[in-house]
Amino acid sequence: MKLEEELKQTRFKDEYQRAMLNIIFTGNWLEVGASHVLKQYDLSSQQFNVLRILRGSYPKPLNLLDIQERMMDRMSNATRLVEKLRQKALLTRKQCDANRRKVEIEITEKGLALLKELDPVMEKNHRELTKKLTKDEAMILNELLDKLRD
Amino acid sequence: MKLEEELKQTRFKDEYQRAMLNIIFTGNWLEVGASHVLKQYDLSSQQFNVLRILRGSYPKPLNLLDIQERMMDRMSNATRLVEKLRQKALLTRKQCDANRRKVEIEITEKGLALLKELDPVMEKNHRELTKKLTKDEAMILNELLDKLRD
DNA sequence: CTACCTTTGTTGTATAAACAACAGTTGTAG
DNA sequence: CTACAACTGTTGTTTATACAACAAAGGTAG
Repeated sequence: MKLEEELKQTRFKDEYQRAMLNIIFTGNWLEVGASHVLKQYDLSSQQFNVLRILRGSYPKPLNLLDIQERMMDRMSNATRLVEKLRQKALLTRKQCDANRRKVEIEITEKGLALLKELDPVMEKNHRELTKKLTKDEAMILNELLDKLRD
Repeated sequence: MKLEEELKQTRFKDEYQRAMLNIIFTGNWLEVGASHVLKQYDLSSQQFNVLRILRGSYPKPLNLLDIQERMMDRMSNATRLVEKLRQKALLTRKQCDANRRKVEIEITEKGLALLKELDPVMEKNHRELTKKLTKDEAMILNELLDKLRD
């Protein structure tokens, strides 16, 4: 749907302003959609993000700074986010022997199982996107976004 | 900068997953940038958004539902957002005579002046974007995003 | 007129984000 | 060895978000 209809707005200043708003709006739109699904599994999208990051490095544990660097959102508080997941037994933390400032954070079997359960659900979202854009279009979109952040 | 570098990640599943994350990430990136500027004027990006919406309809007042419909973020709470702005005298609210359930919300001179002060600041952001993308590229980006949300 | 449904906003509450101050650990220069 | 700076995480506080329950006004059918 055109951005003008979504925001009930008639015009934008130019293509650049429209693009800025369009990216932010579409980003929110995607996140709201994902959050809605994740909520049924009692996960926030940030928590899901952290779990995926840990799966990505599994079986190598990460410390908090590693996680922060890889997160989509600027870090509000990795400590508390990880603590939430630990309470659900989706990850473990232990103090690092070599450097006692660090903590080694590792996804558990339960965490991996949860992600495995979520994969097909997320995959469905993904396939819908496939219907909207061709692979080439997705590639162009990626190039333009990367270029914009240069 | 490539998304892989931003997220210190080596690979994504495919162009579609990369695009989803890229849009969300870039949207956050843009918003963080804008928020940083707005903070110096004691405005959150949501508050700024509401003010711009009101300027857009000025001098016609809007009620809360009108504002909600036009907001970028799904409504957390228009009532409280508007109340914050009212406390700063950037808008006025008055009960509608014809339908006493409704409130008429209108931007004040002070609100308009603040936006006017912000325009050139935001314009600077805008010009940086102009350097990164051509007008045609911005247009293609807009088309792809609109298509994705269909 | 009365009962009931819809529209429009408000308020309460639990959770998360933003930001800054703090604390313990490590490395290093003298 | 000591002092100091940098690194890595934690905690406190304020503000915003999400969501649901509630309330008041208006519209409508009998």
